[in-house]
Amino acid sequence: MAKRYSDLDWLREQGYRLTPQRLAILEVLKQADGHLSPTEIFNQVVQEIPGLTEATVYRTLNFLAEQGLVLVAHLGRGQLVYEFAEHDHHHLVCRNCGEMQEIDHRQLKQLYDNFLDDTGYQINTIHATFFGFCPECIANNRSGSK
Amino acid sequence: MAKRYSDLDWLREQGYRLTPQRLAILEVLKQADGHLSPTEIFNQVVQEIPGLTEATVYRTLNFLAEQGLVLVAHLGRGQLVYEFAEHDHHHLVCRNCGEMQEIDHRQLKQLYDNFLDDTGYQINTIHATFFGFCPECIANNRSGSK
DNA sequence: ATCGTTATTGCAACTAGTTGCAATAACGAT
DNA sequence: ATCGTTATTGCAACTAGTTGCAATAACGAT
Ligand SMILES: [Mn+2]
Ligand SMILES: [Mn+2]
Ligand SMILES: [Zn+2]
Ligand SMILES: [Zn+2]
Repeated sequence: MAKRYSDLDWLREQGYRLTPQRLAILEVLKQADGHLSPTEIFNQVVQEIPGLTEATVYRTLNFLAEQGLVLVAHLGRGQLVYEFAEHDHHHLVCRNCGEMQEIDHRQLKQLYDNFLDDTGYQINTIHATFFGFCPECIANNRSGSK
Repeated sequence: MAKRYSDLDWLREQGYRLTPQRLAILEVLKQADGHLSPTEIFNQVVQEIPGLTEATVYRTLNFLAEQGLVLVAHLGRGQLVYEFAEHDHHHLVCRNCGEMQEIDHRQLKQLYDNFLDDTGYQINTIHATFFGFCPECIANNRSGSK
């Protein structure tokens, strides 16, 4: 998480290159409020970098995710979504209405500790998605028709 | 989980149809030991049902997963994998070597209860994947070169 | 056993994401 | 400021998965 000075300088020191494509994609994610799909990101960034291709967007997002600068998720929509990595969190998603609730990573601390004790696996998934039903849909279902 | 008599009769009562395609795909998963990709499933089932298409395999797997008869997972390989739903479990996967450890669903009971208390979300994800490092890779890393 | 309704299939075209390869361009060293 | 090395890009072809539509075939009712 906490990295020396700038993440960008750190990347360069690793031998990675700070290309305009990478910087622009990261910038879009930094500005965005929520999760963005590769297509949404492409559509924004291609304005600034006309030659940009989707392949580069996909590759860059994979790269940034590996480096821990962005978080990925399957939220049950068709596409993956990406988000600038600020605070560690996970999501609860309603299978019925798609409503989403964020939960702090610390809620999983105990579980991950148990995993380590029980199996020796050091788990570090920082942006998981759990599916189920939101309070509203549960309430509607109890009274409602179906 | 526990459904009256046969899952198959139950499906039929819901108005779903027991097509040879569905039965064969489910049978392959029932026989299989572990997780299978749609391609692996297709290659097996197309032997019995020559006209079978990939589209039907994908649709059938989605259907069986929705009905709770099979479990899906993103295990970090390229493709999704499917498995006949016997017992509720989750997976720990090593980011380094791909080694996998199964954990019982009951380990997440407490977490899901907390989700319900804190947010009202009734989570029922039964086959999640958590990524991290396996004991071997942790050991090798501590002593090893990199 | 036959028939009508309609869920499901195959087909074909599509969206989503990956990959090998040659050309480009970061960036450290001069 | 110029140059060499090599990480990264764009391109094009590919794999993975989805979807609308007309034809088919499950299956309940007769
Ligand atoms: Mn998020
Ligand atoms: Mn499994
Ligand atoms: Zn809901
Ligand atoms: Zn490992």
